[in-house]
Amino acid sequence: MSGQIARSEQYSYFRPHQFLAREDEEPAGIYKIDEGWACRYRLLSDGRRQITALYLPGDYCEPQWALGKRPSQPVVALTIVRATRLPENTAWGFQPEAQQAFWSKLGDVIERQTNWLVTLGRKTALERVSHLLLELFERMRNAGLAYGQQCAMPLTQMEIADLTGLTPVHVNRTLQAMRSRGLVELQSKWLRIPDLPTLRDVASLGSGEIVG
Amino acid sequence: MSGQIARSEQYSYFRPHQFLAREDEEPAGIYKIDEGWACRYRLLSDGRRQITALYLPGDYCEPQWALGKRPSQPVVALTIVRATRLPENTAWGFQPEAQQAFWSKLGDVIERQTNWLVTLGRKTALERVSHLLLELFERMRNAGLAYGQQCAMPLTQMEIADLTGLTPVHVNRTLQAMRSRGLVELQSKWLRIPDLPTLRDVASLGSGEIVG
DNA sequence: CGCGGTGTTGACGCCGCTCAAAGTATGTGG
DNA sequence: CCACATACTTTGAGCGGCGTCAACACCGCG
Repeated sequence: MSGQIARSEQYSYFRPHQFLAREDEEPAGIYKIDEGWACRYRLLSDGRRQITALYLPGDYCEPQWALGKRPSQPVVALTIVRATRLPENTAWGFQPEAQQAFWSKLGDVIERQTNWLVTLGRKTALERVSHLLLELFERMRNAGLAYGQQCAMPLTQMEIADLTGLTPVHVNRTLQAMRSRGLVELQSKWLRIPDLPTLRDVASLGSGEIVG
Repeated sequence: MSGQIARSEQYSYFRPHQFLAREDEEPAGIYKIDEGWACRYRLLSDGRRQITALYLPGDYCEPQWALGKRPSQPVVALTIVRATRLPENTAWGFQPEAQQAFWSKLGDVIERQTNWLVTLGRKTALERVSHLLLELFERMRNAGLAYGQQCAMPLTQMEIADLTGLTPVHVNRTLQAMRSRGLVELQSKWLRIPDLPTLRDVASLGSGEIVG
């Protein structure tokens, strides 16, 4: 369950449920996700789980380790993941444009987290799920992984529940309501959003506040 | 309502409800809070409000502006605030120990936000309010502003509600339950916590996960 | 073919919300 | 120092969105 399944000259591979980082352990390094999805989460003693970050292709996992912090939450692969370990000095090192991009992405992470505070604190189930699917699509699109109005969506309903702070049962009912209203098409791990502006509206998101 | 009420050679002053930053506007600069409390929030179109960050004495407002982002949410004073504007180069400038402290505080902000994602997504009213009061006390203590087991607590119940994602009415009832169980004493803007470990337990917080 | 993980459906219960009103500080001006 | 306004806190009654529990269906995979 620990240690990568393979490591070529440049790539690290992880399979679903395998850890990229464990709580309070020194991380092997900062990864750049090349393929696949991963997440960070916290488990409460009675089994409640909240996913606190999602890593998609192109994301760094995790930029804040460059600030000298250790991971306080585990990071685990949701699908098969291919990742590249960054050289130690990428954050503080010599190439200005790489640094710039790196810190800018850290800013995006902070802003996304802030948006999720609003959603988890104040929004209904319908708004939460809408926010999530919208964010997934826009991040995938910005990573060049959307095809027209659709993109891959490997999450199970239970994982959606742990992201949105709902139960799997209620996620199921909410998705059905969304499908029957034509807000999304979601089947066999593919997501299609017929009308982005309408979905933004349903999610109670302003015009620009998803950071992809 | 805008512009500081006074600015001496070194200090900026703000009164309650006055903005330290407005949405999408270039901030006047990064402040270090010397005295008083401020917060960042988002308002939804139907009036729901979620407070997404709290700034206490010693905090920077806001470190992520150094990453090249503009404020995407307003920052407003909750009490009278005295603050110092940082020189432009504090983050990227020459004194290594100041830089170190600055980036370390940014890491703390990210971690606190992550902890709040768990609380807002998965915890009960009792756990939420406990988490908040515990965090306030520990941050005030780390700032040298706690006296024994007590510290100042200027928040109204409505502000507590907007921090915890509850309604003011339910915050009131939750506080009464906590008082009657002896978990906290809270009156006339002062907070006393008789037993920190017990309160941590009630808040479903592990041993170390509040970043003060 | 069988099995574990996932998705779906129904009945029912509860935590926290809504609405409404009364009580209590805090402060301001006369 | 009092009169009054305004904000905040407290209390009650009723309701509803989402959780809980349980069963069943589906599907990919060994």
